[in-house]
Amino acid sequence: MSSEIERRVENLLATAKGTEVVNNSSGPSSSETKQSLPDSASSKTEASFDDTAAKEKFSIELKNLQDSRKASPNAKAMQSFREKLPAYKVKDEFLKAVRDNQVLVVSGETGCGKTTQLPQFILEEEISNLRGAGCNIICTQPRRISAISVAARIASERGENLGETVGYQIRLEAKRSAQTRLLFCTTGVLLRRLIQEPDLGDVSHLLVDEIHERGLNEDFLIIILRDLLPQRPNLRLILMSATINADLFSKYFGNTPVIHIQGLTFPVVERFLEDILEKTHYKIKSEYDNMHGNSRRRRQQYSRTDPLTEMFEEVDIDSQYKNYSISTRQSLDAWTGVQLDLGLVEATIDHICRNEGDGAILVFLTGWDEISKLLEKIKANAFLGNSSKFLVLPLHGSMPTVNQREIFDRPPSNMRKIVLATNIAESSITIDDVVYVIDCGKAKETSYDALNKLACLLPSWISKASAHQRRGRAGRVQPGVCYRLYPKIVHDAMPQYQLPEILRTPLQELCLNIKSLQLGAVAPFLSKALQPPDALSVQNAIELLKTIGVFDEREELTPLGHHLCTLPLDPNIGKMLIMGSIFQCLDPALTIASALAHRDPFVLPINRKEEADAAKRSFADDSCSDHIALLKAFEAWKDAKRSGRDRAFCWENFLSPITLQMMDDMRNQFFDLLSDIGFVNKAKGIKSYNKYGHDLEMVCAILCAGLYPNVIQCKRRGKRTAFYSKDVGKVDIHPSSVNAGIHLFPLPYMVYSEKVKTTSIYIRDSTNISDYALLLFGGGLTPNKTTGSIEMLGGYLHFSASKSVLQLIQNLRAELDKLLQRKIEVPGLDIYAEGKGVVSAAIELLHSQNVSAMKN
DNA sequence: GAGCACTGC
Repeated sequence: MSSEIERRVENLLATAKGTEVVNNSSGPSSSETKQSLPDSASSKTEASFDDTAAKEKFSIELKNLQDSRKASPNAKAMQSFREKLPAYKVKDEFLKAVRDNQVLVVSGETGCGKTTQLPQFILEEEISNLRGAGCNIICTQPRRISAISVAARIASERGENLGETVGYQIRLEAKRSAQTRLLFCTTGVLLRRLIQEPDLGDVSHLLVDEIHERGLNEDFLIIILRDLLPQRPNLRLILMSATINADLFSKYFGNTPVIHIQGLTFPVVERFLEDILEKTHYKIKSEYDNMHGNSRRRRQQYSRTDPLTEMFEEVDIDSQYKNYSISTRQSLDAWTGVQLDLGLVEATIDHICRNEGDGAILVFLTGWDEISKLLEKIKANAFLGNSSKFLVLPLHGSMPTVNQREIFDRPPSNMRKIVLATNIAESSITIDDVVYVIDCGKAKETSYDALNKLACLLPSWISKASAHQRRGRAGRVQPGVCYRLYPKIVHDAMPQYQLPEILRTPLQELCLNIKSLQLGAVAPFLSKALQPPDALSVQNAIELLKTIGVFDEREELTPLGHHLCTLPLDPNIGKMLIMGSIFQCLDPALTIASALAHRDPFVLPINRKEEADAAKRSFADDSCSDHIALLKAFEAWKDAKRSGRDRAFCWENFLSPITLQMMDDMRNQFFDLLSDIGFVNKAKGIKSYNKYGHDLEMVCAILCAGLYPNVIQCKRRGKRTAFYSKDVGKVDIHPSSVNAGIHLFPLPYMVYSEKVKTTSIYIRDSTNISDYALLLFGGGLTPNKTTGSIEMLGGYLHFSASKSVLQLIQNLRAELDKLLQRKIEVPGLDIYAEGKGVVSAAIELLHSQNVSAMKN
């Protein structure tokens, strides 16, 4: 720090103390804090019927309406279609079970009609019995699209418009009315609703669909519901699952009855690797023949951790496969399961195209790289590369093609569609005309290493349940064939189910939600889960929440924690938003928070990835920040949108218009919520909280405030920079980051929002920040008496400077913290009026960052 | 020196 800046900061701080410290003693009491919190953000749309007569009248109206619609010719056709569904056969049994039991588990395979028919049976029954006005049926779905499409389907089966008696509600979008008696919503929406309405007092029937997927929200909801049922004897709960693990849920609810419904899909023949090798005569080469580079490293990595592959290594090929040809046995001997043999995939596609009937082929692969490489291989293939005969389409969540119609459309009659997809095609995207599925048997799967506090994303064998689901994708329109590129004995040894998400993911947001729903202490609550998470994972989450000031020492919510409960965000990102609103960087904070919370708007095109990289880098300019790149891209999109050329803009800059629009909507939602908790005044608009929105040093400081303790050190190693984190040591910048390939950085630290272990431990998105940003907006400062330096992050980071500078920084930080604490307790406080000197001093210091270049 | 499963408030 130059002495000039030191003097100016000191002066500013002195003026601040004059006004601030004196006022501080008259701060608000904690009871005032509570009052400033909002009690409700959501509107209540159901009509309430206090008047019994009005209620009866409405029930009669509903019945008359239902009866008259049933009489129409269109409805009769619908009815005969519905009667063909397997669910129809259990209608009476189901309705009786709903009457007689508070909880019921229904299992049914794809196509049995459970999702569309069961909620509808209840609705019809209630309306017919003149209980229409009093019933309020909710059916949760794990995904937004299914909530909308199922609601639309049922409305059309009932011959009414969507939003009348049947509606839906997903984040930022709803079609419902006072008349709505059956509402489809995402599980997340219901969990939010539970904050306002902990006993779901208005709900008569709750159906929770797709519970076999074992998503985090669904597992969480089920714990709450099991505790809630005794208090709500009139509430009926129906859990809907795919056949296989229904008993698990029945046991969880005290051996509640289970109803099974037959599936209704076409038969799908299964062929395993050994049969495929016999048919294609494809020869698998031993990995040792073509190993170079890091494939040996990969092989070692996998074979040590993968029991399935190891199991197959032990198999005596000649006796196990004695009826197969020598060529097949040699291939099976060479096969390891460590890495997918793309030549084998190609040979299988080739075989189908030459020998099998019409129909689309769906290939399940693990990721971008495999899709891209296979696409190239097919293009180069003399037979399959004929683009007038074969329409080959990549399908990956981050590819710009993900929403293109040609994936769903039937190709011209002389063409065969071949879709190369990830797991996205397993449940999120359904391609109806698929007749052939090729299953590589693996998927990238997140796991959480609690010891190293590390999220991992590694390819692993799928479960039998998943394999079954993939196979089912081939039988939607006619009988199909599923080609499994692994031996049958590997399939038989696959785990029955995937680990539930609650065991595979960091838990901080869940822990915050537990407190916000007032469900008691975190660890005892989570121990009631169907499969409780590891104690260390819970401990890590609680410690993080303490570090960022959301939980106090007793694991209760701090005032900041209370505010964060109203924001549907990961606690770190929520904190960033609040800090952005406090420090007049609201616009960038809203944009960055919405991108981090939702998804990256940058798409990864298959052919033009260098151009895509360059586009992202140009948005980042020289900021050394992926977050700034996001921000600039969003702002440029808004400009393009104003001049009506947003479509071209997205295409030219490799951005997803759908993601950007969602971000824009989320920004508005966050702004409204910040207004509800008093940090901003909605009427004044975002721009009135954006004085420093274009000050990139301030924006980076806000990022630091939100993302801490996600900090890494940049250490100069000769002509390059190496990066170190507290928990796992050396890490790498992800190659997709704008900071990848930069050798030297102007500032000594990076903050990041995601650290994931894939082929290495990668920091996916990063922003280069100064030591001042960390000192003022990072974690608590601890002076080290022996070295005379200041420490942070449990002594991992230390800062040294002259005694007077360190003292000055500590004083400034102490004042800043006091001011912030008051602001968080009284969100309406004008910190620029009350703490002018402190804030100005902090800004001054942040702007002096270029004085201290990287010194490590 | 070389990579990016998928949902959701």
